[in-house]
Amino acid sequence: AAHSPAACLSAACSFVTDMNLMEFPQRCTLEPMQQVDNDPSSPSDQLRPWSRDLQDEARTELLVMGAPRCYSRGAHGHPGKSKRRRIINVVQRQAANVRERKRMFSLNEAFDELRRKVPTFAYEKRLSRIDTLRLAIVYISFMTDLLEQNSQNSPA
DNA sequence: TAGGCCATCTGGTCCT
DNA sequence: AGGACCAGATGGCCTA
Repeated sequence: AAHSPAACLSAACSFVTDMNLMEFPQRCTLEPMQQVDNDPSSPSDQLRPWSRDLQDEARTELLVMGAPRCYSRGAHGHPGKSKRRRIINVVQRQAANVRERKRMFSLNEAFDELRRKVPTFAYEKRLSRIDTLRLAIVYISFMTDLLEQNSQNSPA
């Protein structure tokens, strides 16, 4: 009963209403940190000074896993497993960072595409990633139930 | 000012 | 060996 089309639509509407999306944030415009350039030769460091910080910090030494910048997961993240440290140099670390940025960029592109697919009111606020996922779940449930209802009502 | 959201860095793990 | 994926940590921005 909770998954009837009416219930789903009601849930979707209440969900959307609950999110209080009637205020328009400046986030709809591209923030500097979102202006990911696909051209690695562009002067992106001006937008991402932290990248330059990393370069300055790492310029003179090799980055070794387990070294000072190691965080919580390091040696005690997965107890019981003996692990060899994978030694990478600055160039490899920076290349990995670039790949990770591109990966996250493509992930966000997918989220943007999903945002365009789910129905929303004339929102002034962009859906967050978690809200996009939740709304998509509700929307898919609603459409599924609608299809089932139509197939039951259609003459055999 | 606290909390939510996000971008980024980072190191561990899996896979080719 | 190296790339992809993942998740923790961190810091910035924004809103209530």
